[in-house]
Amino acid sequence: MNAEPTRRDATRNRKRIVDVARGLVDDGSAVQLNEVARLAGVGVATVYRNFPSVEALIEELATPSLESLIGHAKRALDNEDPWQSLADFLGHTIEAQVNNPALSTVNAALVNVLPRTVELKATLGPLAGQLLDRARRSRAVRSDLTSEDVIPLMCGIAFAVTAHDVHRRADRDSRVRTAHRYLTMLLTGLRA
Amino acid sequence: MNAEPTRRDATRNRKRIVDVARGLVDDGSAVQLNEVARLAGVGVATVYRNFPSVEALIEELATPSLESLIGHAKRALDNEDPWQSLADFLGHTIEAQVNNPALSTVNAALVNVLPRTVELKATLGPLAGQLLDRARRSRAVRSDLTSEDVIPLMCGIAFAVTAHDVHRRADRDSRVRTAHRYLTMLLTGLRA
Amino acid sequence: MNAEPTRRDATRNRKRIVDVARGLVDDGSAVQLNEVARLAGVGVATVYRNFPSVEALIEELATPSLESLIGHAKRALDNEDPWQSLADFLGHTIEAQVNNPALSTVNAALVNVLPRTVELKATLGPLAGQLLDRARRSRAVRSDLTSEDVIPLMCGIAFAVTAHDVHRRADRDSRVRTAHRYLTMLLTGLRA
Amino acid sequence: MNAEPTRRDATRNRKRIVDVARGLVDDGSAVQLNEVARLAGVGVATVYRNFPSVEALIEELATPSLESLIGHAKRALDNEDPWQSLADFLGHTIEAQVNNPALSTVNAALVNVLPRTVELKATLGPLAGQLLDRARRSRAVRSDLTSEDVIPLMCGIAFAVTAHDVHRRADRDSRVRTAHRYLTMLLTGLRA
DNA sequence: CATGAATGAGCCTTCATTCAT
DNA sequence: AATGAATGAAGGCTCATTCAT
Repeated sequence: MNAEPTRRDATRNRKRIVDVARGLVDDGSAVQLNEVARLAGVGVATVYRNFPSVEALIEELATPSLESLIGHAKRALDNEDPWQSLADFLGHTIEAQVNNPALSTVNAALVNVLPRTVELKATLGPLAGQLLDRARRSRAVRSDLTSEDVIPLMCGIAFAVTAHDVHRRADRDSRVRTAHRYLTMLLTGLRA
Repeated sequence: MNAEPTRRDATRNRKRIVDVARGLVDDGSAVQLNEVARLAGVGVATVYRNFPSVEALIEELATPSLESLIGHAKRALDNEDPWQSLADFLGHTIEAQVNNPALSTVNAALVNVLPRTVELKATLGPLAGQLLDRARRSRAVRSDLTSEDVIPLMCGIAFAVTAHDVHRRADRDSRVRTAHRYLTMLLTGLRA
Repeated sequence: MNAEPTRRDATRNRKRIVDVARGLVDDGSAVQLNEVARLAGVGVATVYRNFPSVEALIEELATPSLESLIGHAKRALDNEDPWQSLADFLGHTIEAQVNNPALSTVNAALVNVLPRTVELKATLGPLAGQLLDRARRSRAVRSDLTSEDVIPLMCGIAFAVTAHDVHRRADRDSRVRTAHRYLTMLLTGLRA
Repeated sequence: MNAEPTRRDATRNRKRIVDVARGLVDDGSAVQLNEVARLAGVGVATVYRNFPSVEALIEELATPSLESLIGHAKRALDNEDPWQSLADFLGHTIEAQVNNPALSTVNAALVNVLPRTVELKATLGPLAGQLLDRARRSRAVRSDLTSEDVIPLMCGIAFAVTAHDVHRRADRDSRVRTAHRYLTMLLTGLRA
């Protein structure tokens, strides 16, 4: 009658694995499945059963951020101001990347291994496209900005804040502030 | 007893090594010193004598770009228009990165192994700082842009153009064009 | 309180496991207990409870063939023609091996793990010996053929038909025909 | 001027590797490249550079036997007696397999990884075919024996002598004698 | 200065078997 | 009796770097 018998251990192990992996990603360390297993206090095979590859694990880490961004995009579309809604969404976009390096990795990846990731990216892209189209139709943004530019540009800002010496020394909050500052500059330039 | 018996060969070998490495970096392939040696038709130890590590070789590849950028910065300082000279220099900056992926790597590296690289970066930074200061003093750029932001932002644009699927499909010329387009957007935002 | 609550399920599970294993052996695939469990739709532990090791499962697959061969041997001893009865039995012997690869494996194994297998092999060997002895006493076969040669020779023929490229391309029926052809050749040589 | 500078160590290492592997194959042990390296007292990578895979190493072990068999086949074709020359060659064939288990492995393999092995097998097959054809044309052997049967049959005899308990207990010389006895029986049956 | 063989740490992955529920 | 998650030993392979000639 019990739908999930032993699942308690399993769930806890999976969570531990994900937590350990997140810690490594946040520190900028390499994610090695053997090492993850060791730090999580589980056997290697347990990691492998849950995540058949490093990529799968990274995508798992990115999933909540992608889901959250989709939520933001939908809410942004409810906002009637074409410019402000786009700007807000882009703000969430870079913030998510700075807070979760796995998201940047997944964004830049040519292929994704989890169906869930593919699905989420396939959902988010068009939503971002709609936000941009609406802004462009209302002549709020420059006309030479296409929907293919949005994600790369946001990743570029995240990269500027994440990958450079000057900023790596800073704490996360300060990086988020820098990211918003950079975004503000870019947004000024993006206005029509 | 001859102090330099085959200096000519040595020079040619070094050149071959660098050329092979550049080819690999341009293709986005990993630079492995054994592989470089094989492709260059020299022994591994020859590679190691010239470049004690992969990083050293990458820095060697970046050197001409850094030198060239320093030249551009100096000439820009000769130009009396504070805004235009800055814009020109930044244009060269991203163009150099798109044309030479090794430059992006070296820019993002926390430490550099070749004294020459350290020296070049230590020269270029202040020059860029001077260009920015001059523009700021003349109120041509927004006041919240600091000299520490310039390099990261340029790297961010290069990253947007380099690391994303959409653009990876494109050829180099088209990537350079995209980079200039992105830079134009950002520059508009950077103006006071 | 019920001594055998779901004996029916247990029997069905065991059968499924054996069927799946036979399928794998027939295809020349490796028999891995985890994989067997998955394909059979049961848990690994269920497989392990029924068959403590891969070898035990393989021997289980061979059991019907061994039993059948014992039946053939006994019937052959009822046949009064010493030569024909031997020839018939050997025909069944190779046919069984070609039809059931597990039998070859068990034949070649140095040790057997199931008591049943040990018992069956201990029964079959002497029966084959009796058939040979009778033929030898009647001078139907050459005198330098001993009872220790019979099983290996049959396995050799099965191997020739089973393990070689040329024949692996063929279907099972055609392999059986080849096996009989090879046996005929050997039998001709075995005649006194 | 020196064509092979350090080659002495290299040659010795390669020989050690091959010797160790032969020992393992002769004992019926698995050939694992790590283990081979350990036993040979060399680094793993040295084994891998010489032999990219276990199969390559096994084929190397089989090479001398294949070369020797080709020599025997050619000499057999010089012998004018169609039957005796065939019988002699087949004798060498099973002797080679009993003395060198790697040969059996290579014979049974569907694909070969060393070009040399492919070449040798492609040479030996037709030579054996010629010997058989000549014997068949002179009506020395039964007409239903085709050239595709010869190699499998010899492998079958080798298998009978090699893979069975009874014979595994015996020393090599005694196994060779058994193999010749089995071959004699089969040859009697193969005569027209 | 040049060669390329040698090294071995270290990561990746599988699979037979055990164990908690 | 059944399930399937967990384990970890073990083997496969790569690659940065050193060393003998």
